[in-house]
Amino acid sequence: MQNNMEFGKLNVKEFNLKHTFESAQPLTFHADFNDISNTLTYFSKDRPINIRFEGNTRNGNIVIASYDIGYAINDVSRRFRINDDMRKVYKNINTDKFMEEAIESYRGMRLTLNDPWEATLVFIISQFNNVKRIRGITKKLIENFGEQITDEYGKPLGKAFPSSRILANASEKDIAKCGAGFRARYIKRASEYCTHNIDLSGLSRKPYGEIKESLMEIDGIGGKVADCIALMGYGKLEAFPIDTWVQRTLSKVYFKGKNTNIKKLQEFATDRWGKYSGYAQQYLFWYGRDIGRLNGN
DNA sequence: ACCCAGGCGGGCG
DNA sequence: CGCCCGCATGGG
Repeated sequence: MQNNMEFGKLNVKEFNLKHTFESAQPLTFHADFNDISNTLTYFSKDRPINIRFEGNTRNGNIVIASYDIGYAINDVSRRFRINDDMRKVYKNINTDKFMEEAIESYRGMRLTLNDPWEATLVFIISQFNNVKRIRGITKKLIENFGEQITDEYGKPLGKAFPSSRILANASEKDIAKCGAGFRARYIKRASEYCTHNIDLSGLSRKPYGEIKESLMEIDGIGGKVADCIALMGYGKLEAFPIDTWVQRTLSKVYFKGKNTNIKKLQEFATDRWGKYSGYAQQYLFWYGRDIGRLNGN
């Protein structure tokens, strides 16, 4: 181990590390969270970053430990969207009683900004799947295909998220062995496409609509997954991914229980939450899921 | 045993 | 177009 561990601190309002970690966003599928010490560890490139939250949700500090504190503060700030003014966000998405309850239940949950490729892989895995299995498959892919990260003495620290190039060279069969099932083919093809035919990083300068359109060229990525990647891989807050839970919840809460099609719901969300739609979706998804499960559907 | 999960592509009418 | 179906796998 290096012996020059450095510490830094970021003051944050409306931040809850546990809610954010448990919200099944790409980073949280390969970070480690200790519930008791409220500590989260993840790798940025090959650098381990450790963060701990102290204080309360309304006002607290993220304490960061790293061997390169300048880099780490910048990284944490970016990934956890520390500069989002959550009071302003809440004011804009708190449009009714349901949203008020959703915000109250998950206050401090942040959207995260993830590497576009990580978001792409994770959300391809997410289709027709559940959160627990998505986490498991992602971890197995990292374990089986991620490059070993070591410290300066060669001591292994963990595995990196597998690059598209590595997965493009892997066999569909070996990918399937990670539990990916029928998605193995999508993963293989997307890995090839993202290595040779599209520049995911270059897309970040484009507007939301173009990003979504480009992503949908990839086999296995439709409208919902593209919206997830636009939101959590590119930070396009106007994206509003509609999955089964969101569709059910919106139908129930805003359309008198009448099952409403995606296109109509998409318009409804954009009209209601506009450039904060992504945050609205995040709270609506989790709270709607809780309520739905309580009612047994 | 049965049902469903942060959908998508393909085929059919 | 819109609708409907199958899809791997594992947990509840």
